Amino acid sequence: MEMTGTNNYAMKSKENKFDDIYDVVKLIPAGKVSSYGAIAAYLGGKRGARMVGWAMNASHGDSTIPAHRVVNRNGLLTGKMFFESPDAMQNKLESEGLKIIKDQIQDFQTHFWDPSKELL
DNA sequence: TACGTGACGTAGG
DNA sequence: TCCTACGCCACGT
Repeated sequence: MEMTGTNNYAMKSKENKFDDIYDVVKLIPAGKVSSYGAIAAYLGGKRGARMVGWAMNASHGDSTIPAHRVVNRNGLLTGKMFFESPDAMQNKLESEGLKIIKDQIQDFQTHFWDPSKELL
């Protein structure tokens, strides 16, 4: 393995970026859900909501990251199709006490977890 | 190296 | 009040 070296630097920088998002997602307690925008806003960029989605996509395979607790602003399970099964996301949320109807979380505001307030 | 795409959100019409 | 268009950053091709 010819470790060129420079490549390692690029990878590490990338992981640090995602690790920041992962850290917030991991802090989401069971039975609670957060939104891409809330996490992005906590990190300092409201416009970075899409980046949070990318981070979730890259988090596949890491069971320590509850990506199923991250939904869009409307409480809609927009990313369920990216899970092993379309029902996997809903199933996990229901196991945590949440109720989902038509891919939408019921009482979303009640179960909403805002990192900007919880983590302060 | 450059272009296109993407699990969103906000603003304007 | 609802729909459409634009912006942001990172990754893949």
